[in-house]
Amino acid sequence: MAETAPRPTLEAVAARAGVSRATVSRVVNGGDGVREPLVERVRKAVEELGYVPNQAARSLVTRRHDAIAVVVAEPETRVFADPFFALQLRGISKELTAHDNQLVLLLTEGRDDHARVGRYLAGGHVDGALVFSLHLDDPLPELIQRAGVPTVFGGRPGWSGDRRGVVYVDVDNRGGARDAVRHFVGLGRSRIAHITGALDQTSAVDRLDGYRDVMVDGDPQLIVESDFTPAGGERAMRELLARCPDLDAVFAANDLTAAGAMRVLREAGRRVPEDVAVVGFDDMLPVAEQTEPSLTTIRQDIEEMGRLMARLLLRALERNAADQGITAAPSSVVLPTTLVRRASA
Amino acid sequence: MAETAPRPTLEAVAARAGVSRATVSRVVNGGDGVREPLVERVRKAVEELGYVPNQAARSLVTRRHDAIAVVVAEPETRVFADPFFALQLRGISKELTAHDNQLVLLLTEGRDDHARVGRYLAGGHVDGALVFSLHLDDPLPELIQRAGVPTVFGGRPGWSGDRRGVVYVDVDNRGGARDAVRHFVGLGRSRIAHITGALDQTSAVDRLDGYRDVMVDGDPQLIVESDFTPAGGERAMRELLARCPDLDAVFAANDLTAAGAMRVLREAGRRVPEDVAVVGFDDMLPVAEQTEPSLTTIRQDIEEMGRLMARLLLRALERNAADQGITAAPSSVVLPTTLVRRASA
DNA sequence: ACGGCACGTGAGAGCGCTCTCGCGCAACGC
DNA sequence: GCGTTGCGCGAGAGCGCTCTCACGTGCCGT
Repeated sequence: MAETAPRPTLEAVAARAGVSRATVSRVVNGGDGVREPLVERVRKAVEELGYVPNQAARSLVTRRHDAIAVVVAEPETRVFADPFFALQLRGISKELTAHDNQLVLLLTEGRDDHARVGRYLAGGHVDGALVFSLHLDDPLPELIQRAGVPTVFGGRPGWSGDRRGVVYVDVDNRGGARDAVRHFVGLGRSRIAHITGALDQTSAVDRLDGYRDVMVDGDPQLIVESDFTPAGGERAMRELLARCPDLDAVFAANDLTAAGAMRVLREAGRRVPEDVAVVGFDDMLPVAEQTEPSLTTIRQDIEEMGRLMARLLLRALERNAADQGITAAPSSVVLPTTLVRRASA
Repeated sequence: MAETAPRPTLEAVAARAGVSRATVSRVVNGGDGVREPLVERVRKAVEELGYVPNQAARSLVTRRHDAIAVVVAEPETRVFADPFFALQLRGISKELTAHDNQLVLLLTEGRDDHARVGRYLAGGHVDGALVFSLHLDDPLPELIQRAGVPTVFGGRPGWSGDRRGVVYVDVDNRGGARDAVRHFVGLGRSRIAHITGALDQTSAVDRLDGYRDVMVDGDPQLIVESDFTPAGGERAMRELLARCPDLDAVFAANDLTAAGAMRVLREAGRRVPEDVAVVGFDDMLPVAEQTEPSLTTIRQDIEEMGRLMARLLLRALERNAADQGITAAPSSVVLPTTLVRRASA
């Protein structure tokens, strides 16, 4: 914890290299328009003094921070329980790092935190924001829109407000769900049940919609609402077995739910996949590979989602910088899913 | 993405309130030494203009950033696969937020990233760092020490360098391991095996040491090296069964490994816990509660660990600010573990 | 050979804030 | 009553950087 090593300034480097501050600045920022011998001298001086630019001073004049905020709503327990969160962050981090941007992490819990985040973003500490806010009633998107900070959302925001200029990255929940159900159909199953996720999240709604796309005129008894948790999956499965003992397939809204459901099926003496086939969603490895039998599921590339979010945001920022440029404003992206076939269906 | 809302400056607020910049600054920073009516007037002006201080300008003069870096080494797959990571971040975030500090997340992978992180920290962008670096050969701690940034480590750094002033927060891996093994002894087991974690991490080494503390003069055949993964657990368990078919208990270095081991035990026709008792480590809920039977394990309070790290760091920073103050330098903390009894032992 | 042009470099202003300093005023002691 | 303290406030410097602008040099055209 050695303190007070007085960091060298531009001035110091300039003196040592025998040039002006301006020239050092030019070299440090790419060296365009400075002749080679000078560049060399300045580089040497920078090296010798161990000069590192003072970011605060630079930001003060450029009004850029090379930092973006990642906002994660804590009630988003799903995000927290899963490796999701880590993977998305990893994708984001990689992309940001590649463009010399810093990642400022903002975790929220509760309403007052929303205000805090709003203030922070409005405070112009960061150049943009990546926001995970999958709840239908979340006030965050609106707060952020008001803050006027370029933003990309993770997951389609279920949000009734002004949609213009809202950019998000999502996975094809609906298409993935259709694939799952069609897979059952291909296996010759007909009494296909669905255990939904928490329906205040767009992902759960979309997956349900996908299920319905295939099961047109399906038996509504085959749909049970749940909450993305294993315990919820157990409860839902019990109810399903009571309501529709003849079911022969279950599409669970995520892998955790599927794991819970499979446990109940086993207890009830139903064999998986012989009696009842099961498909999950997410391909959350520690879960999907550990279940007995291993879980057939819909994979989404979480890390890529993070990376893409970052990329879109950075592009938007560039565009802003380039004076409302010629480039098109980035628009939302929906990533594809793939069915990963294992033992459960 | 409305841009160019010209943010009001201190000057503007001062003008509106009819006072000097200095006074506004005082009010904004706590209002000490300013008389009530003026405070009121300034507050009102701030409110009306929606003034938010420019952090860059402030940092430029105060040399503080109210930001701390959290450095997570990516090879730390363990950290990434687990909910660990999220929980620790949550604890850190809570504590930092409570003290108006920002969290800058730095994820690394590979050597060049180390250099990048070193540069970033040395660049004085943040006031301090929280570093997760559990590998024995990790160059990061030394880099950081050189950067002269106040740092608290997560997990005892296995590091051969200068130990002075190194502060870390760890859980009592050794004590927890002892508890696990003693629990077996209490159950009347005597052929107690241990599947280690990746022994390049101090946590794995400590857990092994704890096991040995109780199994003095134990059969070395009962110890198999592994790597914290489920697959590794399976492999290790198979080897153990081959080497010591008479074993009656297994202490696995973490829950994932335990889950893998239990699967192999089941395949081998050994009943858990009747024939072989199993204890894990971590109490990673999604795993420990999902195994069949549910897993007895050693719980550590991960979130608290994060919170504590942040608290220690903030205290160190305060101390620094208070001119090498009277307060004692914070020292490392080792958090206790508790045995959570479920069905597997 | 001289004017013009472009390019490389330096001088200097200023980003928005904090903080020291000094001034003025009220309250105190003698 | 005057000198003295102390507190509240304003003036102004300066944090380290970028960026505009003006200047000097070398090179071209004619």
